[in-house]
Amino acid sequence: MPELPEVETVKRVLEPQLSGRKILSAEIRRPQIVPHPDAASLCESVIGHTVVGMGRRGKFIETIMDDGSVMVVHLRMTGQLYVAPLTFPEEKHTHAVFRLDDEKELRFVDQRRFGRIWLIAHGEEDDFTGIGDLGPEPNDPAMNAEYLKATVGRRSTAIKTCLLDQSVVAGIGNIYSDEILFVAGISPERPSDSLSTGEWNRLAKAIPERLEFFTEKNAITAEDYLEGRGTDYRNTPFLNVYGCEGEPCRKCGRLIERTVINGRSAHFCPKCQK
DNA sequence: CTCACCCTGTTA
DNA sequence: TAACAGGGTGAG
Repeated sequence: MPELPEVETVKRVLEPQLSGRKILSAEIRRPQIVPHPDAASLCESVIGHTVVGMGRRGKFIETIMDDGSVMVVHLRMTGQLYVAPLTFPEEKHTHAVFRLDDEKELRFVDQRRFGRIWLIAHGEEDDFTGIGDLGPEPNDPAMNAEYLKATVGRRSTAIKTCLLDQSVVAGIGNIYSDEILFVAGISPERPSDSLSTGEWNRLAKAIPERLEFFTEKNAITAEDYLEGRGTDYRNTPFLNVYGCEGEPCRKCGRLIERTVINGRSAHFCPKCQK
């Protein structure tokens, strides 16, 4: 479910709630969600330690501990991560619980069990999470038209598929790839080696612009976040094409179409996007 | 590169 | 009952 704007929102909500909190106990109920080191070792490592801050890289959420270790969470499709009072009703599919020193706990819930949690020890090389294979962040000045053209400009793959490749740009998912291409006026099916200089420029501009726009739209209070169990991202009223099949384009009125590209749904305006 | 697969739940 | 879901991977 969550893409960069949602993951950033989760991180912004959690950071003030977790920073300075000591982990009193930890429980992983589905060991397979911890690929490294293993569930028992992760719990043992974090218990008694204090959270000093949080970070985000692409769609990965990082919780930095006082011993220099980093707990990394990827929500994949249906993961939820939120801080709740001990008395807050526990949801089905709660796979990990970290008890904090303020009568609250950090809970990881994931209906489809695709989400993962890793712990990278201080000084340990991270060959596990995939963070090392990520491309630049969308707002990195290095993520520009020249970079995009040099990286995917010779691929015959659909440009939408290139945008979904996390090693090209980190954090773009299926919704925002469609939204980015709409604003850039480029059809999602276009082979990336067919883009003009002007199109690379529009794409490079649309990527950070759209992601920052939706990150701001997602802003939410901790109370509302908990109410929605970390799933209420509030982006849908602002989507121009994703999930809008059959509706008139907000720019030109032509009906939005849907197709499938590389197994993923793609939404676009046939008139505004060439 | 493309596809099946990892899972559960919702919708057509 | 089948298709689909905002993600990523490993196998071919």
